[in-house]
Amino acid sequence: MLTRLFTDPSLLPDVQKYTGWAEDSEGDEAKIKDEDAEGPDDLDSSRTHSEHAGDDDEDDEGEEDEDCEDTEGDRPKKRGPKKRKMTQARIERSRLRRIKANARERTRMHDLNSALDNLRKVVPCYSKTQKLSKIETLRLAKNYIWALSEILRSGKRPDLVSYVQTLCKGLSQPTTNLVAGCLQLNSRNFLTEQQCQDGARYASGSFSVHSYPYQCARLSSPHCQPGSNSHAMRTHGYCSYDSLYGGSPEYNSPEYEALSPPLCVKHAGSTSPEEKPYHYSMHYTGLAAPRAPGAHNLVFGSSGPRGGIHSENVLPYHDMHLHHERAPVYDELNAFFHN
DNA sequence: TAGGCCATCTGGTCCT
DNA sequence: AGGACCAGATGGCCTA
Repeated sequence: MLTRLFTDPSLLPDVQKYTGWAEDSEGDEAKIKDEDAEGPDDLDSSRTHSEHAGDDDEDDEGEEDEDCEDTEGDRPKKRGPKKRKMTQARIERSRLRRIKANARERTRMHDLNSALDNLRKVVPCYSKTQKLSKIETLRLAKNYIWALSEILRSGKRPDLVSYVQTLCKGLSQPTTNLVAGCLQLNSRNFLTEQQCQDGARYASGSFSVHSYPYQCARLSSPHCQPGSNSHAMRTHGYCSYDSLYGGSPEYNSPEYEALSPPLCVKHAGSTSPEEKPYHYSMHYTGLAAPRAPGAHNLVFGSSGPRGGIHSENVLPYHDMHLHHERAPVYDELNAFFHN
């Protein structure tokens, strides 16, 4: 039966996925298996990698591929390159290639994930226990680049709420809350920023930017229902945001995606009060730099003229912190909000 | 239980 | 031939 599986490739895929045959541990194969065993999915890997290996015969290694061409029987000869018969030796080599390719693919994905982890550490929000998903990390990174580029382009102190809104653009509610928590924004500050007259209605609420029309459309959160707090907030002062970023675009709309961050890097040495010497581009060269001591408590607007964060309102994201690998960036951004 | 997220396997394509 | 890259498929885990 096993020999039939060897000679019938059409049966292999199912066999590969649903059998748990024991595998002999000889030569390179054993070496590759050892590599596979390092991963967290050892069982799964060993299961899928151990197909059709039970009765391998090393004698087949010496068998030439073309030796069996005459054994096709009475079928008419076909033109074109001969399809080489899958001898057991070739099957074995192919399988080893596949195993090696799988290992490479795993390594590649691990590298990719490592890069994503590094990216997570650079974006404005990080949680040890609540890691941003891949897609959210990329979205936040994009928003972050956009926000910084906008700051560099305008050379002006950015509006705090606009900054946060830009960061949270298109993010899910949990990620939005995470980012808001990392920035230690609360509803009181948010409302202060918006000069909302009926702020008492939101005094106890957690930060939410779901009042944005485009996010309401995406998420249909209860906060976004007509008459809800967010609806009221939506009616209070999002004009500056809209004018700055071109209305209230659907995040995934072609118009929004077509926008590119304004690449306008200001150079050090400007003497204009509006054009402070920025060094953002340099700060990104040291992603692995040691953390700056004391940077944990860096807070946007915590003591600024806009009311600041009240200690009792600090969100309980104990496991989160702003990242210090690029603390200088935060220092300068922080300076924006404290000038 | 459905949906989101993820890791892994797999076959195809392109390049060296 | 072999490696890198990609996208689809699949199954596991977790959460609302």
